[in-house]
Amino acid sequence: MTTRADDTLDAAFAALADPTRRAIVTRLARGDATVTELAAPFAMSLPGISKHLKVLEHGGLISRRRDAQFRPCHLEADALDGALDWITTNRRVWNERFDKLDALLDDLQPAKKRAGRARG
Amino acid sequence: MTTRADDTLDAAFAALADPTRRAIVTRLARGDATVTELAAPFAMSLPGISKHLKVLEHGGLISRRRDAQFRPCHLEADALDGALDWITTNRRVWNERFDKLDALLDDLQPAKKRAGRARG
DNA sequence: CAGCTAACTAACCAAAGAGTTAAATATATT
DNA sequence: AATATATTTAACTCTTTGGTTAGTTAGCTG
Repeated sequence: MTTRADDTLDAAFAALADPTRRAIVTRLARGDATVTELAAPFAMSLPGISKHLKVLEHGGLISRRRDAQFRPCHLEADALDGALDWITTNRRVWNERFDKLDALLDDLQPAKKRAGRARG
Repeated sequence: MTTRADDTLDAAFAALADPTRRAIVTRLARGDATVTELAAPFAMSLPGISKHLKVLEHGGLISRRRDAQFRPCHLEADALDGALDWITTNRRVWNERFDKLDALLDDLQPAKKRAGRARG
């Protein structure tokens, strides 16, 4: 089954899987910016940037309003949090395995706990 | 410029941008598993799963060792941390903007601080 | 050795992604 | 009304991705 949350995460992670788009997000974390401003640092056509912005928007990472002929882009931190939560949760499950192993070792031989434990 | 770290993040985020692969990561957070074990929950051919595993491996999210005819997969939490760090850092920059605004408002009119501040 | 299981590679296909140029739209300015 | 600026859409190309089936390699087991 493919859930709604799945689709959201798909789009968010996919949006982050490109260095140009990550740079745009980093720029927007400092404040809103227009398309031309965002495009400036890159050796890429404006329609190219426009496509990247569409991907970011689809991933929920940015929103755009209209201001005269400008389309200022705005970072939506909630989407960032969604991705953050997924990773954090899985990371925690991973750690809990070792916490339980530690507890087991504590029970069995307190003096040698953590001995020989391989984590990476 | 495209850095080494960029490529690493590209591959890690791209690997996470698929529900099948995220499910595999979630499964592996609970412990190592063979390819057939990982494939079991999915209506997908084994070569299909094998390709997903290759994507995860390329993204640094898993490693594989050989055990007789089995190839147990192992979650590499460091790659997860890399993605986590990128998001966390950008998230923090985003928050700092508002912290600075709060400080400014504190200076100007202590009694009304945070009034009218829009965050989402 | 023969046969079984686990996993991979090869070859193919359809769909999506990332980029381009050229043309269109929306708004502001003169 | 004409022109300039900001941005998008359209159409096209090339590459990558996600999936398939069929065949192959590696290792165990009888």
